[in-house]
Amino acid sequence: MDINDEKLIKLFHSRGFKVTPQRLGICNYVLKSTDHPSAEKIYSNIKKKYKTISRATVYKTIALLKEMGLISELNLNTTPSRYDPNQNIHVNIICPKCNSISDYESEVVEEFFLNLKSELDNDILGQNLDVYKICETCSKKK
Amino acid sequence: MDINDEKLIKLFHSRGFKVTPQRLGICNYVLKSTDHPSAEKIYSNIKKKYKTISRATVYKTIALLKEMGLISELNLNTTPSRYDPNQNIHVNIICPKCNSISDYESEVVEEFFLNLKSELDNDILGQNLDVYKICETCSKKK
DNA sequence: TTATCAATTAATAATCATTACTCTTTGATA
DNA sequence: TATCAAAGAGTAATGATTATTAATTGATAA
Repeated sequence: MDINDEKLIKLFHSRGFKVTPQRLGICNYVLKSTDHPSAEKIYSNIKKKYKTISRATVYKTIALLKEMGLISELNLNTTPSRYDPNQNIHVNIICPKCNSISDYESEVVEEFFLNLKSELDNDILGQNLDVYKICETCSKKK
Repeated sequence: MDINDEKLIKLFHSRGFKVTPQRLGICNYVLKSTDHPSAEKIYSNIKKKYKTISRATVYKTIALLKEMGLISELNLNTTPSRYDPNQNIHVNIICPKCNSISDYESEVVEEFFLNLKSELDNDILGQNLDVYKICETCSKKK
């Protein structure tokens, strides 16, 4: 999602949420991320700018972003949770060695979802598609 | 998976694992389950037969079953974890209201996986496909 | 511009699934 | 039947997340 402060402020106001510097900082960071960060990653990053920020604030802002439909919490059975601002239909390719995650979009994925959706009476509320595969970096390492 | 004590005993022996009544009990229960039980569900069930069984034993046996490739831990961001003995390619249809899970297999799912696999150089190590949809029971309740 | 007040933050405690640990028991082998 | 590593029971520890509480701060309206 292409995002900036102005858009975020409008979104918050339209939902009746207050605009705070911490929120803007966390949201900007998460929405621009491509590495599927954990709460801890988000926390340690935002801490650079807001020295006294608390983990609770990070978790609450994550919940806010989920509620607004701007990010998804990935369905991994690993802890901690990881978050993704990509709301297109895609497959998460997860490397079991280094836990890196990359999004994969293709015709095949798109079509599958449409076909499945029609098989399931078109009332799917959400989806999560994961595939495990050693990433390039790890397969080179050997 | 069609399972019985005889098969399980062979499996354990072939892997060098000891055969214990607790193990047989837990494995039988999980492998025959269709409701994607949690560790706690497994524990409370097996407790009926083995009064002094410990959760640690349940968790260790679950790990054993995963290691043997007989069950999968579902990728849900909800806690506790849920387990599935169905090792066919399938979609987990999850009801966000009651957290029930049902397996869905079809041509569409099968073909998608084969196509995706070939797109990803055929070296997929595992997969997890989830879809959220209100179950029949919950949609009736209203 | 300032007063008001509910929403938000920071800090900390609590929760709870899971894992680690320790000691006791037991299955498998010779 | 003795031996011993593996497994079990019980309990403590871990760690991510959530709840709580008191202080702070946006947003609104006088």
